[in-house]
Amino acid sequence: MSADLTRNQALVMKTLSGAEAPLSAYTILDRLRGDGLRAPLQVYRALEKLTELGLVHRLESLNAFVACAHPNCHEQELIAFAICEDCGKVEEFSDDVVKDRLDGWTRSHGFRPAKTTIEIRGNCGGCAGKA
Amino acid sequence: MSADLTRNQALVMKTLSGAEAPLSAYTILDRLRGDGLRAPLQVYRALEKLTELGLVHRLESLNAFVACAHPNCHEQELIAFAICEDCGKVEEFSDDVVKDRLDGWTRSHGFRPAKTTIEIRGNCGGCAGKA
DNA sequence: GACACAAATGTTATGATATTACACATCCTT
DNA sequence: AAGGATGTGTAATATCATAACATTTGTGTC
Ligand SMILES: [Zn+2]
Ligand SMILES: [Zn+2]
Ligand SMILES: [Zn+2]
Ligand SMILES: [Zn+2]
Repeated sequence: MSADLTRNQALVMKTLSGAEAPLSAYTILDRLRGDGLRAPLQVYRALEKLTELGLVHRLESLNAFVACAHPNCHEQELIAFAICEDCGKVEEFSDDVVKDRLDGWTRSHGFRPAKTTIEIRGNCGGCAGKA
Repeated sequence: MSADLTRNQALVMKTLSGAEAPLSAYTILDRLRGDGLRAPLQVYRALEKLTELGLVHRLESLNAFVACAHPNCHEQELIAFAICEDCGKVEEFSDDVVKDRLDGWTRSHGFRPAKTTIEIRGNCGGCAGKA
């Protein structure tokens, strides 16, 4: 189960869970120096494992990481992210129609998909109003 | 028009157009040292302009750049990329249904989208067969 | 417990990607 | 010619990520 994380994994997970916005690996490292972490690799290794477990997602367009918003987000399904460039808030959603359309394209083109990234950058409702 | 590129912009554009796979900014720089380019910024500035013009796309999941496959790819439309992790080939396509679904989500959530990234990593038909 | 194996850790160094700051040149409009 | 917008050259620095190696910890088997 996801309960038996190692010390470093748990530290990184706690940091991401408590964050209001995506964090870079180095930001995580800085927040964990007080807990004894010293090298980027300690964070990257934990992130790799947490991502495998589906507890953390990497945002490619940000080079940053975010805790999964769902209780048990299965890796299988296609996840889309809406990322606010002002406040950093990330919303995570999935859409079967989008998944079907992309699956249709890959199937008809003989493309074998491994991982799909959908990231919408912009402004969330709160921040768009303020503009 | 797109014809009056500056020297550096034209050099970068030519390099990307002739490439078989996406190139990183530093790879472009290395290929253009013979033409007098010396600093990363010369490449990044050209890439920024070319991206604005819609002649080049940035692949977020690769931190790399690719020449637009379409004659006149308007920035407006939503573009998806299928990227082969073996041979590097990139196919560019768009899908109105996907666009509508994502637009629907953002509209209903008050999210104002600025830029959307869709990247499918995997293996192209040619490479998937060889596996 | 002793052993063997897999997984995780600690540490140093290095590689790869991207931007800031500043001085100068070029082009275009008035 | 003056002014502004855009592009250029250069050095320095910031940010993101991995390689290599030695060591430790957890886990299952005997
Ligand atoms: Zn999730
Ligand atoms: Zn916001
Ligand atoms: Zn295009
Ligand atoms: Zn291929």
